[in-house]
Amino acid sequence: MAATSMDQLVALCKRRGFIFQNADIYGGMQGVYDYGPLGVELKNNLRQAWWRAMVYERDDIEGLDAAILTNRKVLKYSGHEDTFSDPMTDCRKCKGRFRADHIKDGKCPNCGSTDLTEPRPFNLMFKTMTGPVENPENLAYLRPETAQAIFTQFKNVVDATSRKLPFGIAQIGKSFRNEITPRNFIFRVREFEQAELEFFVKPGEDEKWHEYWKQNRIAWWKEQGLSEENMHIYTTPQEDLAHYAKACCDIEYRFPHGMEELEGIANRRDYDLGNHTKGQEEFSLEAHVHANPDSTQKLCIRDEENNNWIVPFVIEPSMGIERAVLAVLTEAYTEEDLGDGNSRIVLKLKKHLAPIKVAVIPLKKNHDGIMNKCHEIKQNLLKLGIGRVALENTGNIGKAYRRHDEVGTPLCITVDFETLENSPESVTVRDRDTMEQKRVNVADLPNFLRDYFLS
RNA sequence: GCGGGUGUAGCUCAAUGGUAGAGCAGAAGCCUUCCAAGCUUAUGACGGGGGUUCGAUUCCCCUCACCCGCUCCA
Repeated sequence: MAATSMDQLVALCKRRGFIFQNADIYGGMQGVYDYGPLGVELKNNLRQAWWRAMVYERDDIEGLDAAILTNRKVLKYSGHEDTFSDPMTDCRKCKGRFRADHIKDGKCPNCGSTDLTEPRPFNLMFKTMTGPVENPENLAYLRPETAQAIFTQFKNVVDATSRKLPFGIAQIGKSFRNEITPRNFIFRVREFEQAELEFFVKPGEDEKWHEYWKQNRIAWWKEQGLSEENMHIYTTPQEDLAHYAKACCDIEYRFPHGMEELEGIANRRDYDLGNHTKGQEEFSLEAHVHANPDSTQKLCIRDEENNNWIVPFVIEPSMGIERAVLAVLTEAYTEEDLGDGNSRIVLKLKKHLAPIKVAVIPLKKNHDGIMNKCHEIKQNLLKLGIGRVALENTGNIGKAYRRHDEVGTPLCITVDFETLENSPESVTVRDRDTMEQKRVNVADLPNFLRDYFLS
Protein backbone atom coordinates (compact mmCIF):
# COMPACT_ATOMS: atom_id res chain seq x y z
CA MET A 1 0.00 0.00 0.00
CA ALA A 2 1.33 3.40 -0.96
CA ALA A 3 0.21 6.92 -1.70
CA THR A 4 -2.13 7.00 -4.66
CA SER A 5 -2.40 10.73 -5.19
CA MET A 6 0.20 13.46 -5.27
CA ASP A 7 -2.21 15.69 -3.33
CA GLN A 8 -1.96 13.41 -0.30
CA LEU A 9 1.80 13.71 -0.30
CA VAL A 10 1.87 17.45 -0.94
CA ALA A 11 -0.56 17.99 1.96
CA LEU A 12 1.41 15.80 4.34
CA CYS A 13 4.70 17.39 3.33
CA LYS A 14 3.39 20.85 4.07
CA ARG A 15 1.44 19.92 7.20
CA ARG A 16 4.36 18.21 8.87
CA GLY A 17 7.20 20.35 7.58
CA PHE A 18 8.87 18.21 4.93
CA ILE A 19 8.61 20.38 1.84
CA PHE A 20 7.38 23.92 1.19
CA GLN A 21 6.90 25.97 -1.94
CA ASN A 22 9.86 28.32 -2.35
CA ALA A 23 9.12 32.03 -1.77
CA ASP A 24 5.66 31.04 -0.59
CA ILE A 25 4.98 34.45 0.94
CA TYR A 26 5.49 36.10 -2.46
CA GLY A 27 3.32 33.72 -4.40
CA GLY A 28 5.90 31.03 -4.93
CA MET A 29 8.40 30.29 -7.67
CA GLN A 30 7.70 27.72 -10.30
CA GLY A 31 9.66 24.51 -9.98
CA VAL A 32 11.53 25.51 -6.83
CA TYR A 33 10.92 23.93 -3.43
CA ASP A 34 12.41 24.25 0.03
CA TYR A 35 12.95 21.44 2.52
CA GLY A 36 11.58 22.02 6.00
CA PRO A 37 12.66 20.66 9.39
CA LEU A 38 11.81 17.05 8.59
CA GLY A 39 12.54 17.24 4.87
CA VAL A 40 16.13 18.21 5.49
CA GLU A 41 16.56 15.18 7.76
CA LEU A 42 15.05 12.79 5.23
CA LYS A 43 17.16 14.23 2.45
CA ASN A 44 20.32 14.03 4.53
CA ASN A 45 19.54 10.43 5.39
CA LEU A 46 19.12 9.54 1.72
CA ARG A 47 22.37 11.28 0.80
CA GLN A 48 24.12 9.43 3.57
CA ALA A 49 22.68 6.07 2.51
CA TRP A 50 23.89 6.63 -1.05
CA TRP A 51 27.32 7.88 0.01
CA ARG A 52 27.78 5.01 2.39
CA ALA A 53 26.87 2.44 -0.26
CA MET A 54 28.99 4.10 -2.94
CA VAL A 55 32.06 5.33 -1.09
CA TYR A 56 32.38 3.86 2.42
CA GLU A 57 31.36 0.30 1.75
CA ARG A 58 33.51 -0.13 -1.34
CA ASP A 59 37.19 -0.09 -2.11
CA ASP A 60 36.96 1.18 -5.68
CA ILE A 61 35.21 4.55 -5.47
CA GLU A 62 36.43 8.01 -4.47
CA GLY A 63 34.34 11.04 -3.58
CA LEU A 64 34.30 14.54 -5.03
CA ASP A 65 32.52 17.80 -4.28
CA ALA A 66 33.02 20.21 -7.17
CA ALA A 67 31.83 23.78 -7.69
CA ILE A 68 28.44 24.70 -9.06
CA LEU A 69 29.76 27.68 -11.01
CA THR A 70 31.06 26.23 -14.23
CA ASN A 71 33.69 27.44 -16.66
CA ARG A 72 32.08 27.98 -20.03
CA LYS A 73 34.62 25.81 -21.80
CA VAL A 74 33.60 22.79 -19.79
CA LEU A 75 30.10 23.02 -21.19
CA LYS A 76 31.33 23.96 -24.61
CA TYR A 77 33.36 20.78 -24.95
CA SER A 78 30.84 18.62 -23.14
CA GLY A 79 28.42 19.50 -25.92
CA HIS A 80 25.90 21.26 -23.71
CA GLU A 81 26.29 24.69 -25.28
CA ASP A 82 25.44 23.40 -28.73
CA THR A 83 22.11 21.99 -27.80
CA PHE A 84 21.07 24.25 -24.92
CA SER A 85 20.81 27.72 -26.40
CA ASP A 86 18.01 29.39 -28.36
CA PRO A 87 14.49 28.36 -29.32
CA MET A 88 14.87 25.80 -32.06
CA THR A 89 12.54 24.42 -34.67
CA ASP A 90 12.96 20.99 -36.17
CA CYS A 91 12.06 20.10 -39.74
CA ARG A 92 10.28 16.78 -39.73
CA LYS A 93 11.12 16.18 -43.38
CA CYS A 94 14.88 16.77 -43.63
CA LYS A 95 15.48 16.45 -39.86
CA GLY A 96 17.29 19.79 -39.82
CA ARG A 97 17.23 21.97 -36.73
CA PHE A 98 17.20 25.76 -37.01
CA ARG A 99 16.93 28.77 -34.78
CA ALA A 100 13.29 29.73 -34.69
CA ASP A 101 14.05 33.33 -35.72
CA HIS A 102 15.78 32.06 -38.84
CA ILE A 103 12.60 30.44 -40.13
CA LYS A 104 10.93 32.60 -42.80
CA ASP A 105 7.34 32.19 -43.98
CA GLY A 106 7.06 28.99 -42.00
CA LYS A 107 9.38 27.20 -44.42
CA CYS A 108 12.41 25.10 -43.68
CA PRO A 109 15.54 27.03 -44.78
CA ASN A 110 17.05 23.79 -45.96
CA CYS A 111 14.37 21.91 -47.86
CA GLY A 112 11.45 24.33 -47.92
CA SER A 113 9.09 21.95 -46.16
CA THR A 114 6.38 23.44 -43.96
CA ASP A 115 6.27 20.34 -41.78
CA LEU A 116 7.98 21.99 -38.82
CA THR A 117 7.76 21.47 -35.10
CA GLU A 118 6.79 24.32 -32.83
CA PRO A 119 9.80 26.36 -31.68
CA ARG A 120 11.22 24.75 -28.57
CA PRO A 121 13.34 26.58 -26.04
CA PHE A 122 16.77 25.15 -25.60
CA ASN A 123 18.09 27.70 -23.17
CA LEU A 124 18.10 25.13 -20.45
CA MET A 125 21.25 26.32 -18.72
CA PHE A 126 21.28 29.13 -16.18
CA LYS A 127 23.79 31.81 -17.08
CA THR A 128 25.59 34.16 -14.76
CA MET A 129 28.63 36.44 -14.76
CA THR A 130 31.81 36.12 -12.76
CA GLY A 131 33.61 39.28 -11.73
CA PRO A 132 32.15 42.74 -11.28
CA VAL A 133 31.97 43.65 -14.96
CA GLU A 134 29.15 42.37 -17.11
CA ASN A 135 31.13 41.20 -20.04
CA PRO A 136 30.37 38.26 -22.34
CA GLU A 137 33.89 37.02 -21.64
CA ASN A 138 32.89 36.54 -18.02
CA LEU A 139 29.95 34.28 -18.84
CA ALA A 140 29.66 31.28 -16.57
CA TYR A 141 26.98 28.68 -16.07
CA LEU A 142 25.37 26.99 -13.14
CA ARG A 143 26.16 23.35 -13.82
CA PRO A 144 23.34 21.44 -15.54
CA GLU A 145 24.72 18.16 -14.19
CA THR A 146 27.33 17.16 -11.66
CA ALA A 147 28.98 14.72 -14.04
CA GLN A 148 31.16 17.15 -15.99
CA ALA A 149 33.34 18.07 -13.02
CA ILE A 150 34.05 14.39 -12.47
CA PHE A 151 35.38 14.19 -16.01
CA THR A 152 37.37 17.42 -15.84
CA GLN A 153 38.89 16.38 -12.49
CA PHE A 154 39.54 12.83 -13.65
CA LYS A 155 43.30 13.20 -13.98
CA ASN A 156 43.68 15.04 -10.68
CA VAL A 157 41.81 12.30 -8.85
CA VAL A 158 43.83 9.57 -10.54
CA ASP A 159 47.11 11.31 -9.71
CA ALA A 160 46.08 11.92 -6.11
CA THR A 161 44.86 8.40 -5.43
CA SER A 162 46.91 6.16 -7.75
CA ARG A 163 43.76 4.49 -8.93
CA LYS A 164 43.73 1.73 -11.51
CA LEU A 165 40.81 0.58 -13.63
CA PRO A 166 38.12 -0.15 -12.79
CA PHE A 167 37.30 2.60 -10.34
CA GLY A 168 34.70 5.28 -9.85
CA ILE A 169 34.21 8.85 -8.68
CA ALA A 170 31.03 9.70 -6.80
CA GLN A 171 29.49 13.09 -6.24
CA ILE A 172 26.35 14.55 -4.68
CA GLY A 173 25.38 18.13 -5.39
CA LYS A 174 23.06 20.73 -6.81
CA SER A 175 22.39 21.05 -10.52
CA PHE A 176 20.24 23.53 -12.39
CA ARG A 177 18.12 23.18 -15.49
CA ASN A 178 15.70 25.73 -16.79
CA GLU A 179 13.07 23.09 -17.42
CA ILE A 180 10.32 24.05 -19.80
CA THR A 181 7.59 22.60 -17.66
CA PRO A 182 8.39 21.94 -14.02
CA ARG A 183 5.53 19.85 -12.74
CA ASN A 184 4.43 17.05 -10.46
CA PHE A 185 5.63 18.53 -7.17
CA ILE A 186 9.35 17.80 -6.72
CA PHE A 187 9.55 15.35 -9.62
CA ARG A 188 10.77 17.85 -12.19
CA VAL A 189 12.28 20.99 -10.73
CA ARG A 190 14.69 23.69 -11.87
CA GLU A 191 17.09 23.40 -8.95
CA PHE A 192 17.76 19.84 -7.94
CA GLU A 193 20.32 17.60 -6.42
CA GLN A 194 22.03 14.76 -8.17
CA ALA A 195 23.87 11.76 -6.86
CA GLU A 196 26.08 10.58 -9.67
CA LEU A 197 28.69 7.92 -10.02
CA GLU A 198 31.05 7.82 -12.98
CA PHE A 199 32.57 4.36 -13.01
CA PHE A 200 35.60 4.07 -15.30
CA VAL A 201 36.30 0.74 -16.94
CA LYS A 202 38.41 -0.75 -19.69
CA PRO A 203 36.79 -0.64 -23.11
CA GLY A 204 35.37 -4.07 -23.71
CA GLU A 205 34.40 -4.53 -20.08
CA ASP A 206 31.78 -1.80 -20.25
CA GLU A 207 28.80 -4.02 -20.99
CA LYS A 208 29.58 -6.28 -18.07
CA TRP A 209 29.85 -3.33 -15.71
CA HIS A 210 26.71 -1.73 -17.09
CA GLU A 211 24.77 -4.83 -16.11
CA TYR A 212 26.55 -4.94 -12.75
CA TRP A 213 25.52 -1.40 -11.86
CA LYS A 214 21.97 -1.99 -12.98
CA GLN A 215 21.63 -4.86 -10.51
CA ASN A 216 23.56 -3.01 -7.80
CA ARG A 217 21.30 0.03 -7.99
CA ILE A 218 18.08 -1.98 -7.98
CA ALA A 219 19.28 -3.67 -4.81
CA TRP A 220 20.05 -0.29 -3.24
CA TRP A 221 16.58 1.03 -3.99
CA LYS A 222 15.08 -2.01 -2.32
CA GLU A 223 17.14 -1.23 0.77
CA GLN A 224 15.54 2.20 0.79
CA GLY A 225 12.18 0.50 1.02
CA LEU A 226 10.95 0.51 -2.58
CA SER A 227 9.07 -2.63 -3.45
CA GLU A 228 9.91 -4.61 -6.53
CA GLU A 229 6.41 -4.43 -7.96
CA ASN A 230 6.58 -0.63 -8.02
CA MET A 231 9.85 -0.59 -9.94
CA HIS A 232 10.37 -1.19 -13.62
CA ILE A 233 13.45 -1.33 -15.81
CA TYR A 234 13.18 0.53 -19.08
CA THR A 235 15.86 -0.12 -21.66
CA THR A 236 16.20 2.70 -24.15
CA PRO A 237 15.86 1.43 -27.73
CA GLN A 238 18.98 1.91 -29.83
CA GLU A 239 17.34 4.55 -32.06
CA ASP A 240 16.34 6.70 -29.06
CA LEU A 241 19.76 6.80 -27.41
CA ALA A 242 21.45 10.12 -26.75
CA HIS A 243 24.34 10.85 -29.07
CA TYR A 244 26.91 10.06 -26.40
CA ALA A 245 25.42 6.82 -25.17
CA LYS A 246 26.11 3.28 -26.21
CA ALA A 247 23.35 1.95 -24.02
CA CYS A 248 21.03 3.25 -21.33
CA CYS A 249 18.47 1.87 -18.97
CA ASP A 250 16.22 3.63 -16.50
CA ILE A 251 15.03 2.40 -13.16
CA GLU A 252 11.44 3.60 -13.15
CA TYR A 253 9.14 3.92 -10.18
CA ARG A 254 5.38 4.02 -9.87
CA PHE A 255 5.02 7.63 -8.68
CA PRO A 256 1.53 8.97 -7.96
CA HIS A 257 1.54 10.61 -11.39
CA GLY A 258 2.72 7.51 -13.21
CA MET A 259 5.61 5.16 -13.89
CA GLU A 260 8.56 7.48 -14.41
CA GLU A 261 12.34 7.63 -14.30
CA LEU A 262 13.97 7.40 -10.91
CA GLU A 263 17.54 6.76 -11.98
CA GLY A 264 19.32 6.48 -15.30
CA ILE A 265 22.22 4.12 -15.85
CA ALA A 266 24.09 4.95 -19.01
CA ASN A 267 27.06 3.56 -20.84
CA ARG A 268 28.71 6.79 -22.05
CA ARG A 269 31.72 5.05 -23.58
CA ASP A 270 34.71 7.41 -23.96
CA TYR A 271 32.57 10.33 -25.11
CA ASP A 272 33.10 12.65 -22.14
CA LEU A 273 36.75 12.08 -21.33
CA GLY A 274 37.37 11.97 -25.07
CA ASN A 275 35.84 15.38 -25.59
CA HIS A 276 37.70 16.96 -22.68
CA THR A 277 41.09 15.42 -23.24
CA LYS A 278 44.14 16.99 -24.78
CA GLY A 279 45.69 15.13 -27.66
CA GLN A 280 42.59 13.29 -28.86
CA GLU A 281 44.42 11.95 -31.90
CA GLU A 282 46.77 9.92 -29.69
CA PHE A 283 43.91 7.73 -28.51
CA SER A 284 41.70 5.44 -30.52
CA LEU A 285 38.48 6.96 -29.30
CA GLU A 286 35.30 5.11 -30.11
CA ALA A 287 32.89 8.00 -29.61
CA HIS A 288 32.68 10.80 -32.13
CA VAL A 289 34.18 13.82 -30.37
CA HIS A 290 34.74 17.46 -31.21
CA ALA A 291 38.26 18.81 -31.65
CA ASN A 292 39.56 20.31 -28.43
CA PRO A 293 42.47 22.75 -28.68
CA ASP A 294 41.87 24.19 -25.21
CA SER A 295 42.34 21.30 -22.80
CA THR A 296 45.67 21.14 -20.97
CA GLN A 297 45.46 17.58 -19.66
CA LYS A 298 45.37 14.15 -21.17
CA LEU A 299 42.48 12.38 -19.46
CA CYS A 300 43.85 8.91 -19.74
CA ILE A 301 45.09 6.08 -17.58
CA ARG A 302 47.61 3.34 -18.11
CA ASP A 303 46.37 -0.05 -19.23
CA GLU A 304 48.43 -2.40 -17.04
CA GLU A 305 48.18 -5.29 -19.50
CA ASN A 306 49.89 -3.71 -22.46
CA ASN A 307 51.29 -0.49 -21.00
CA ASN A 308 49.18 1.64 -23.36
CA TRP A 309 47.60 4.91 -22.31
CA ILE A 310 43.87 4.64 -22.80
CA VAL A 311 40.78 6.77 -22.32
CA PRO A 312 38.47 4.56 -20.26
CA PHE A 313 34.82 3.96 -20.87
CA VAL A 314 32.39 5.17 -18.25
CA ILE A 315 29.24 3.72 -16.75
CA GLU A 316 27.04 6.35 -15.12
CA PRO A 317 24.36 5.61 -12.54
CA SER A 318 22.69 8.97 -11.93
CA MET A 319 19.78 9.71 -9.66
CA GLY A 320 17.95 12.80 -8.44
CA ILE A 321 17.72 13.15 -4.68
CA GLU A 322 14.33 14.84 -5.00
CA ARG A 323 12.99 11.88 -6.91
CA ALA A 324 14.39 9.60 -4.25
CA VAL A 325 12.59 11.62 -1.58
CA LEU A 326 9.36 11.47 -3.56
CA ALA A 327 9.69 7.75 -4.19
CA VAL A 328 10.35 6.75 -0.59
CA LEU A 329 7.53 9.01 0.59
CA THR A 330 5.18 7.50 -1.97
CA GLU A 331 6.11 3.99 -0.95
CA ALA A 332 5.97 4.70 2.79
CA TYR A 333 2.64 6.54 2.84
CA THR A 334 0.05 4.26 4.39
CA GLU A 335 -3.48 4.83 5.52
CA GLU A 336 -4.63 2.32 8.09
CA ASP A 337 -8.19 1.66 9.13
CA LEU A 338 -8.27 1.03 12.88
CA GLY A 339 -11.98 0.21 13.00
CA ASP A 340 -14.95 2.17 14.38
CA GLY A 341 -14.34 4.97 11.91
CA ASN A 342 -10.87 5.43 13.31
CA SER A 343 -7.83 5.62 11.07
CA ARG A 344 -4.25 6.73 11.01
CA ILE A 345 -1.70 7.80 8.43
CA VAL A 346 1.68 6.16 8.85
CA LEU A 347 4.90 6.85 7.00
CA LYS A 348 6.47 3.41 7.02
CA LEU A 349 9.95 4.69 6.23
CA LYS A 350 12.95 2.47 6.71
CA LYS A 351 14.39 3.36 10.09
CA HIS A 352 17.66 4.65 8.65
CA LEU A 353 15.66 7.19 6.61
CA ALA A 354 13.26 8.34 9.34
CA PRO A 355 13.74 12.07 10.07
CA ILE A 356 13.16 11.56 13.77
CA LYS A 357 14.47 8.32 15.24
CA VAL A 358 12.89 8.47 18.66
CA ALA A 359 10.27 10.69 20.29
CA VAL A 360 10.32 11.07 24.05
CA ILE A 361 6.80 11.79 25.23
CA PRO A 362 5.46 12.74 28.66
CA LEU A 363 2.23 11.06 29.66
CA LYS A 364 1.15 14.30 31.28
CA LYS A 365 1.90 17.74 29.95
CA ASN A 366 3.80 20.21 32.11
CA HIS A 367 4.31 17.78 34.94
CA ASP A 368 7.67 18.74 36.40
CA GLY A 369 8.73 15.27 37.51
CA ILE A 370 7.81 13.66 34.20
CA MET A 371 9.24 16.46 32.07
CA ASN A 372 12.54 16.42 33.93
CA LYS A 373 12.81 12.70 33.35
CA CYS A 374 12.00 13.21 29.65
CA HIS A 375 14.80 15.77 29.32
CA GLU A 376 17.22 13.49 31.05
CA ILE A 377 16.37 10.52 28.82
CA LYS A 378 16.58 12.62 25.68
CA GLN A 379 20.02 13.92 26.56
CA ASN A 380 21.27 10.43 27.20
CA LEU A 381 19.86 9.10 23.91
CA LEU A 382 21.45 11.89 21.91
CA LYS A 383 24.85 10.58 22.94
CA LEU A 384 24.17 7.36 21.02
CA GLY A 385 24.54 9.20 17.70
CA ILE A 386 21.52 7.47 16.20
CA GLY A 387 20.13 10.71 14.79
CA ARG A 388 17.46 13.15 15.82
CA VAL A 389 15.64 12.55 19.08
CA ALA A 390 12.53 14.67 19.57
CA LEU A 391 11.16 15.81 22.90
CA GLU A 392 7.41 16.28 23.12
CA ASN A 393 5.35 18.19 25.62
CA THR A 394 1.85 17.37 24.53
CA GLY A 395 -1.26 16.98 26.57
CA ASN A 396 -2.56 13.95 24.79
CA ILE A 397 -0.56 10.79 24.36
CA GLY A 398 -2.75 9.52 21.50
CA LYS A 399 -2.21 12.67 19.48
CA ALA A 400 1.50 12.48 20.00
CA TYR A 401 1.55 8.93 18.64
CA ARG A 402 -0.48 9.96 15.59
CA ARG A 403 1.81 12.86 14.86
CA HIS A 404 4.86 10.66 14.96
CA ASP A 405 3.14 7.99 12.86
CA GLU A 406 2.63 10.64 10.20
CA VAL A 407 6.29 11.61 10.09
CA GLY A 408 7.57 8.06 10.32
CA THR A 409 9.19 8.07 13.77
CA PRO A 410 9.99 4.39 14.37
CA LEU A 411 9.90 4.45 18.17
CA CYS A 412 8.08 6.48 20.81
CA ILE A 413 9.26 6.40 24.41
CA THR A 414 6.66 7.40 26.97
CA VAL A 415 7.47 8.51 30.49
CA ASP A 416 4.56 7.90 32.84
CA PHE A 417 3.89 7.97 36.58
CA GLU A 418 5.17 4.45 36.96
CA THR A 419 8.54 5.66 35.69
CA LEU A 420 8.78 8.00 38.65
CA GLU A 421 7.30 5.71 41.24
CA ASN A 422 8.81 2.31 40.53
CA SER A 423 12.31 1.06 40.80
CA PRO A 424 14.12 0.29 38.60
CA GLU A 425 12.88 3.12 36.41
CA SER A 426 11.15 1.98 33.27
CA VAL A 427 9.37 3.50 30.27
CA THR A 428 7.13 2.19 27.51
CA VAL A 429 8.55 1.82 24.01
CA ARG A 430 5.97 1.85 21.26
CA ASP A 431 6.56 0.54 17.75
CA ARG A 432 5.31 2.67 14.85
CA ASP A 433 4.18 -0.15 12.60
CA THR A 434 2.69 -2.62 15.06
CA MET A 435 1.60 -0.04 17.67
CA GLU A 436 2.75 -2.56 20.24
CA GLN A 437 4.33 -1.43 23.47
CA LYS A 438 6.80 -2.99 25.77
CA ARG A 439 8.23 -1.85 29.05
CA VAL A 440 11.96 -1.24 29.04
CA ASN A 441 14.18 -0.26 31.95
CA VAL A 442 15.66 3.20 31.47
CA ALA A 443 19.11 1.79 32.14
CA ASP A 444 18.68 -0.63 29.23
CA LEU A 445 17.51 1.99 26.72
CA PRO A 446 20.94 2.76 25.18
CA ASN A 447 21.63 -0.86 24.34
CA PHE A 448 18.06 -1.42 23.22
CA LEU A 449 18.23 1.51 20.78
CA ARG A 450 21.73 0.75 19.61
CA ASP A 451 20.63 -2.73 18.67
CA TYR A 452 17.54 -1.40 16.99
CA PHE A 453 19.11 1.37 14.90
CA LEU A 454 22.71 0.42 14.37
CA SER A 455 22.45 -3.31 13.80
C1' G B 1 4.89 27.05 -24.55
C1' C B 2 -0.78 25.80 -25.76
C1' G B 3 -5.89 24.67 -23.92
C1' G B 4 -9.05 24.03 -19.57
C1' G B 5 -9.67 24.63 -14.25
C1' U B 6 -8.53 26.51 -9.31
C1' G B 7 -6.93 30.36 -5.62
C1' U B 8 -11.19 32.79 1.39
C1' A B 9 -7.05 31.17 8.41
C1' G B 10 -1.98 25.73 8.64
C1' C B 11 -6.12 22.20 6.58
C1' U B 12 -11.45 21.40 4.95
C1' C B 13 -15.44 24.41 3.85
C1' A B 14 -19.27 28.86 4.29
C1' A B 15 -21.32 33.77 3.36
C1' U B 16 -21.42 38.64 1.04
C1' G B 17 -21.02 44.95 -4.02
C1' G B 18 -20.92 47.73 2.50
C1' U B 19 -13.81 44.50 4.61
C1' A B 20 -15.94 37.62 6.46
C1' G B 21 -18.42 32.46 9.84
C1' A B 22 -17.37 27.50 11.42
C1' G B 23 -14.97 22.64 12.24
C1' C B 24 -10.24 20.51 12.71
C1' A B 25 -5.03 21.60 13.52
C1' G B 26 -1.71 24.85 16.24
C1' A B 27 -0.86 28.07 21.14
C1' A B 28 -1.82 28.88 26.56
C1' G B 29 -4.30 26.73 30.76
C1' C B 30 -7.32 22.55 33.43
C1' C B 31 -7.61 17.05 34.08
C1' U B 32 -2.66 10.72 37.51
C1' U B 33 -4.79 10.82 30.68
C1' C B 34 -1.11 4.90 26.81
C1' C B 35 -3.36 5.38 21.04
C1' A B 36 -6.91 11.68 17.36
C1' A B 37 -11.91 14.35 17.80
C1' G B 38 -13.31 16.37 27.24
C1' C B 39 -13.38 21.73 29.31
C1' U B 40 -11.68 27.17 29.27
C1' U B 41 -9.15 31.19 26.81
C1' A B 42 -6.65 33.85 23.22
C1' U B 43 -4.81 33.87 18.15
C1' G B 44 -5.51 33.31 12.87
C1' A B 45 -7.67 34.40 6.00
C1' C B 46 -10.13 36.92 1.01
C1' G B 47 -2.44 34.97 -3.74
C1' G B 48 -0.42 39.92 -5.82
C1' G B 49 -1.22 44.48 -8.79
C1' G B 50 -4.44 47.67 -11.48
C1' G B 51 -9.42 49.18 -13.13
C1' U B 52 -14.92 50.10 -12.60
C1' U B 53 -17.59 51.94 -8.16
C1' C B 54 -19.20 56.35 -2.92
C1' G B 55 -17.43 51.45 -1.56
C1' A B 56 -14.50 45.17 -4.40
C1' U B 57 -13.17 39.18 -1.19
C1' U B 58 -17.42 39.49 -4.75
C1' C B 59 -17.46 42.51 -11.40
C1' C B 60 -13.36 43.39 -15.30
C1' C B 61 -8.05 43.25 -16.85
C1' C B 62 -3.05 41.80 -15.89
C1' U B 63 0.16 38.85 -13.07
C1' C B 64 1.84 34.82 -9.81
C1' A B 65 1.26 29.89 -8.19
C1' C B 66 -1.00 25.14 -8.31
C1' C B 67 -4.02 21.10 -10.75
C1' C B 68 -5.67 18.31 -15.44
C1' G B 69 -4.61 17.38 -20.67
C1' C B 70 -1.07 18.35 -24.69
C1' U B 71 3.91 19.58 -25.53
C1' C B 72 8.73 19.05 -23.62
C1' C B 73 11.96 15.93 -20.98
C1' A B 74 21.29 14.51 -23.17
